[in-house]
Parts: sequence; structure tokens; C-alpha cells
Amino acid sequence: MKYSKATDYALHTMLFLAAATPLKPVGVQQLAERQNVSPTYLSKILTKLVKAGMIESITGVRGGYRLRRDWESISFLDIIHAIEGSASLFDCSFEHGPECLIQKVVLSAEEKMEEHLRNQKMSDLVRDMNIVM
Amino acid sequence: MKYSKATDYALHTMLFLAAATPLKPVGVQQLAERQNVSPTYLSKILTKLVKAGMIESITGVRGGYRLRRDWESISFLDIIHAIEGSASLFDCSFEHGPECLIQKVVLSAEEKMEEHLRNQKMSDLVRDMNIVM
DNA sequence: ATATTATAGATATGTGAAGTCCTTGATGGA
DNA sequence: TCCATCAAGGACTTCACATATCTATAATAT
Repeated sequence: MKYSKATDYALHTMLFLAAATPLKPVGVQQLAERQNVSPTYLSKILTKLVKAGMIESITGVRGGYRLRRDWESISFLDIIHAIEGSASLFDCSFEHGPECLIQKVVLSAEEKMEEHLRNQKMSDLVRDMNIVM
Repeated sequence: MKYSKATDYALHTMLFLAAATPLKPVGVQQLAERQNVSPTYLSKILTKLVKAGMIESITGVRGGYRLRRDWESISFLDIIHAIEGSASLFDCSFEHGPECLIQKVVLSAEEKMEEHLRNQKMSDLVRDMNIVM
């Protein structure tokens, strides 16, 4: 079980945008070079963040991606859910009574993880940052 | 990101063995039928639990699988690690300084989840159980 | 107008999960 | 001693999904 590379790219891009440029849009070309990934692919990933309302895209010359005004409240969990989806990480496939004890345990463990990811905002990280990305 | 079905099968099998039969070995045929999975496939999964030292297998007539003596200390995390491996669920693929802040956040979130899974023993569940598996 | 830039559809390619089949080897009972 | 029963394990198939790439389209600043 692993988080996808797409999530990795999304998190790093968000952190870069937050740290470097709250103002001007940054082209996908530049973002992709930094992370050694193809621009087209990164673009598909960032489009998900656009649709989730975290960043906005500006088409045309001098365009690119930019954080939205309310970016300071964006958490790790928000970004991860935008890329990976929000399905829980365990589904009991066995048919027994109304509830599965195993499922309950695993889901409550997952909730602990999500709580931590929900409390960590991108903006917290920018504050501590000396090494960029 | 999801836990595999194999993990689901392993957890349910362990719970069943713990609840039903601390004594006599149970054949994979019977275990597989309960979970609606092929015996050969389940066998491969259970072999991992054998190698991890959680259960033992008895070959030959009247054989099967049985919990080991110290089964009461086995946690959810033990079982999950035996099946999924122990690799962390996030690897930063970007080359920057000595440590990645994003990685640190995700790994500490993972640690919260693992802590919960480590504290939950199979034997705790058996105690609360009225619906079997 | 033109160069630049994001969006989106179609299309590989690779990897791992999930499952099957068959052979080997161990063991209790007749 | 032989046989029926059982787990172990290697080889293989199938399928879904992640990870891309390529191309066409649409928007926009200069």
C-alpha cells in the first residue's frame, strides 16, 4: 500500500507555490522541470487541484498555476483526497452481520492518520522552511 | 490507496482461528469456504503468517492451521505487516536536501495510524465478539 | 496574428494484485 | 505398506491501475 507518485507531485507543487509565489502564476513547464516529471502529466494532476478549488489556472501567454486567496487553510489531507479520492482504505469483503469488527478497528486507525493530516496545513510548513521543497 | 484483499483475508482468518479453535488445526478448505475465496490462494496468504511466526501449519491428514501459543499478543499491525510488508507508505522521489518536510509530515501521520493498529490485539476483539467474524 | 499556455482525449507501457493449476512432500489411518 | 488427505511452492494468467506520452483544441497577452 502506497501513496501514488501523483500525490507526491501534488504535495511538492503546492508547497512550492506556497513558498515561492503567492502572486504570479507559474508555468507547468517550470514546475515539471523542478520535479523531473513530464509537463503534460503534471498538468493532468494539477487540473485535479484546480477542480478541487485549491489553485487556479491562467491560460495563454504568461499563464500558469497560482494559489487561490484562501490557500492558507489547505491541509495535507485536502490535497491527498483531491488526488487519491476519499474512499476509505479498507473494505471488508466478507458478508457477516451489520458491522465488521475488523473494519471498525482499521477505519478508526485510518481516522487517526487523517486527523494528523487534516491538522497540518501547507502554510505551517512554509513557516518552518529553509530548504525549498 | 487501499489495503489488499489478502490483508482482509488474513485478518479474518486470524480472528476466526482465535475465536473458534485455539486447539485443533483447521483446514484451509474450511477457512476458504467461509470467506468465499479459493483454497490455493488463501493458502499462499496463510503461508506468510506461518513464516511470520503467528500460526503453525500441520501437514498431512487431519492437518491445517492453528494459532501459536503466544497468539494473544498479536496485533493488527503485526498481521498487516506480514502481508503488506513494512515499507512506509510515502517515498519522496524528489532530490532535495537531507530531509523532506513533506515526507516527515506524512510519515508521522502514518505513525499515528500504526500506533493504533499496534495497540489493538486480536485477543481484545475476541473478548467483545458476539458475531463471529 | 502569433506565440504561449492550459485542457482533454486517445493511446501506450509497466507493475502489482488476485487468482488458477499442477507438482512435490509430509503424515495419519487402514 | 499404501493411500487419502493436507500444506508449500513454482509457473502461469488475467485484470486493473498508475504512469506516462502525443496530439489537437481553446484561451489570451503582446
